[in-house]
Amino acid sequence: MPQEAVAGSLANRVATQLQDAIVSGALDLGQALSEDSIADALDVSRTPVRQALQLLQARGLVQIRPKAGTYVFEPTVEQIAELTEFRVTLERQAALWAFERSRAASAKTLAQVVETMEQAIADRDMRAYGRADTAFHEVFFKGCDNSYLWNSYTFNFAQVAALRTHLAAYTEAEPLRSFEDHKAIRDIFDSGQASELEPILAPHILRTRENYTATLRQRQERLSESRIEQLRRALDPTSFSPKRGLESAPQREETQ
Amino acid sequence: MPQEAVAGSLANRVATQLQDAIVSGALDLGQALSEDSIADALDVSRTPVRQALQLLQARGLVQIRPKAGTYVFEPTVEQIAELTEFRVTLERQAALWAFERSRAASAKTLAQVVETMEQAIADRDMRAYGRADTAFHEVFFKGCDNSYLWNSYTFNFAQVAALRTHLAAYTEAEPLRSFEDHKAIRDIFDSGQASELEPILAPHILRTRENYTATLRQRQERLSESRIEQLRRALDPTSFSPKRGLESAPQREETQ
DNA sequence: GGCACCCTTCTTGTATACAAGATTTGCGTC
DNA sequence: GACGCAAATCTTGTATACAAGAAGGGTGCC
Repeated sequence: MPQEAVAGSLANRVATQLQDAIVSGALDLGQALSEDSIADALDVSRTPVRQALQLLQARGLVQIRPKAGTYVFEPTVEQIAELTEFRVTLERQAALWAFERSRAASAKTLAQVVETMEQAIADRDMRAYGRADTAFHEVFFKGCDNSYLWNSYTFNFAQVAALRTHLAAYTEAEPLRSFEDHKAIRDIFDSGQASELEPILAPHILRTRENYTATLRQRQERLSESRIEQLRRALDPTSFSPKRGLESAPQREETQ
Repeated sequence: MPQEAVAGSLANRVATQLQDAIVSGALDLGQALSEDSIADALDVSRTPVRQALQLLQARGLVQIRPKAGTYVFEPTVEQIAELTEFRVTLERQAALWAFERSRAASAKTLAQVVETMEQAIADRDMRAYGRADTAFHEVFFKGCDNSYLWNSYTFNFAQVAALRTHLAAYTEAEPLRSFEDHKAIRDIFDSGQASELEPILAPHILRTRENYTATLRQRQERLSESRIEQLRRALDPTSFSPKRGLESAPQREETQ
């Protein structure tokens, strides 16, 4: 993995490490983070940790409750819907501008990324496909030549990346469907018209919403069931039955 | 002005005060800010000041140069162009959603704001008109029912508000032209169609860009001229003539 | 047994002291 | 007089100590 040379101040390094941990899934959604523990774990003082956490709060990755605690963000179904909607707005515009302003360069990069995806699918390496997916959509924001749009992207879409890791439950068919979209977009950049972008891009993004929402619902059910189980066990140990409601539920071991 | 009760932590209060000072024009664009001076002036320690400055940096209102200093932002012509472009993208979407989702409430508020504007014009109170202008555009973001769009608005448009104060040079005709747009938009919300919004809103916003850019260019000329004057005075005192090139040029005294 | 209250503990908020880098100013030299 | 170098000063970066509020657990009362 990257972890490359790490840039600048301690605070930035801490922020990067924390963001990586959240995006990669090493830290669970909703998990409590204490400034002290992080400072100890990373062998720095609380000052840069606080700075980092404030930055991550601005990016929507953590929530700071004054005097109470700091927690990894935990999206609701509504938030996911709003984020996706917002993403469509920004990305549609970015793609359009990239098409108008950096078409040749963007087309070239998109083609390369699509090849990477092809390889990832052949290898059945879903992690590599996810990385390529991120790279694909980044092309628009890099090529659109508007720093505010780019900032908005990096700011809000750390959440998107985290959701992908935590909530993406690719079905067998899903990556192929998504891959078709990617190829279509590549072709439009190669030899199509700008007006063809929207009818592909918008549904492409909105489809991820269903995916995340479904997973989140499952996750919430699982959590509440597990809470019920715990309660039952605690309150009425004699009648406790070991039968589990969800057999296929991946057993999430406690975060490392 | 507000200054109302001020919320929460010292850091937030400091951030609010600083943002107000920048937006209102009390602090000049590009002016140097030292954490120490601010802390002394506001009678707090450097810690909350640092926090506040970092927040303001995220909002694009100040620029922190590591170990060197912190400065009020100073936009370039390109930045203004990008910001305006970005604003069109966001505001067009916000207006559309507000129209679809909160049409009645939005229409009512817009009508009220337009009345306020009418009064402001009658009173020739440009400051009141500016406030109403801000309120007018806020209606879209409040009514669009998407918290990410709203966040993006509050985050990026502190700059817009600051630009309005520092760079808006309303000509005689400009506010009337702008007012016509506002009335037209009000009417569309009252009894029009969504598709009519864009042809009015986009040019309406883009027009501000020309205004700001022109003022900025003048300002830059003025500054560089004044620098030349200063140099001339310093380097060649014998031939220095007290005649000033620009009589109304604000003499930049050193930071408070 | 259930409930309210208090106290303990843990969390973040703020102040201060020190460290390290960037900038500027002044001096010395050419 | 102009240029280069070095020291002094000013800036932010980091560490630590203390304060204040929130949350949870335990105890006493009803």
